[in-house]
Amino acid sequence: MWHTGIQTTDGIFTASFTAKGLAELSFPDRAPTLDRQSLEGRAPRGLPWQDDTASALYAALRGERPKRFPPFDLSHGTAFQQKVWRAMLEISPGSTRSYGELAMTIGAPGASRAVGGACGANRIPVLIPCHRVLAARKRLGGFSAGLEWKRLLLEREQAAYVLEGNPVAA
DNA sequence: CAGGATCTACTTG
DNA sequence: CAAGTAGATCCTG
Repeated sequence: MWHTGIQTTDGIFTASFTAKGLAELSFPDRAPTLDRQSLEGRAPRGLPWQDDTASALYAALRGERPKRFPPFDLSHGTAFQQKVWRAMLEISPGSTRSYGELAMTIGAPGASRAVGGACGANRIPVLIPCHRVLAARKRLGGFSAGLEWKRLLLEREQAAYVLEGNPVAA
């Protein structure tokens, strides 16, 4: 694993790469969690991936769709989790799905709760937009890094959601 | 086998 | 309508 800091207006994120690509993106003031031997790899040729990661992050934090992503290393996830993560990449900025809807999308109706688990296991937040997955009736649901971040990201891209029973007009 | 970033139906006031 | 509960579900470690 190879780590590098990315300075943004929201603080310093940490990107963690393996030889296959970006494996983890950590919010400011949060330490990377993936230090598994299974992910140890040779030093990747960092610069292009680092630049792609940084500019994708900048765009995403402004609520825009990144033009270009670095390759992702999702090998730490189960097959089910990877399915969920890939499905999340299809959700456009500003729009949202519910855990239940996402379960439908990946052909596992009824697995809404398991989808929630997969969201929590997402190591590349912001770029893999787990914040666009809400509970039923557009309620906010949860977020591992703290609901403040989920709200901030949703507002940056002007997505509608419901907070404590009140619709939030973005 | 217990426990989640869920969901729906149902019950009460 | 609001609030609370009981089950149903299904992936994970």
